[in-house]
Amino acid sequence: MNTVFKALSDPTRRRVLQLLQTGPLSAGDIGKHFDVSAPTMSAHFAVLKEADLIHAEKAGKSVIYHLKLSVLEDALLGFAQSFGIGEDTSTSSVKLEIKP
Amino acid sequence: MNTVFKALSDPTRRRVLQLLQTGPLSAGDIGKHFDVSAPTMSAHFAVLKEADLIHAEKAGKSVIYHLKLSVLEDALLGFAQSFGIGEDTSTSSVKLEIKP
DNA sequence: TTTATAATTAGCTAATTGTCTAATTGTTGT
DNA sequence: ACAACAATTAGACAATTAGCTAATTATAAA
Repeated sequence: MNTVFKALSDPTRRRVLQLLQTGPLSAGDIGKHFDVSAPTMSAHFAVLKEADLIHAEKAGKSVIYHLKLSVLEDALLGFAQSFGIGEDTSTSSVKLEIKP
Repeated sequence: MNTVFKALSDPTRRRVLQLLQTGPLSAGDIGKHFDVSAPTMSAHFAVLKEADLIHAEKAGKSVIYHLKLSVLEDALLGFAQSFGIGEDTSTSSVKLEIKP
């Protein structure tokens, strides 16, 4: 969990996650969106991987990165909920109902 | 928003926010929960203040810190929502209703 | 089998960060 | 006025970080 927040502390890494939100992308394709060298991007990917926020899939010459949304979700909502933010409605005085 | 995530990247600072969640506390009282020097704690408070996550109120010799929950909430949920996490139910096919 | 391409590793630097002790500021009580 | 206490600022240091270029690895294409 600490690694997740460490990973999220850098704006470039947050933007990488946002990019990946729309679907998997190769390291190179991600890099095109940023004005930094490939090795620098590679280091960012390593941090995101360490935090388990992304997953790498080898495809020929390329490496395709996938966002692990559930890990991000667990960290973010887990922390938020420890502050009563983003409450689970099932424990409150309101009930959820499917609209007609 | 970047300052918020920077602030959240340190475990000590996250724990300070958690402590403040139950109510305002003086710098000294917060410090008692941590095994670091007062100046170090002071530096952490400065980072949290810079991120607007806490607010300082002077009271005699002491400084009372208050959590600014709405700022934390906006940053956390704002970011989460950009990933479709923690969706606003009013825009989905479910409706909220007060229980009898 | 070379050659080209994608990505990472190695090695370096400058800047930032978390920590400390010592000194300073501000406030209260004697 | 002075001593005690709370907190911050000043200044130093080790560790980490984000960035770079050059070199390496791995795969695909000619």
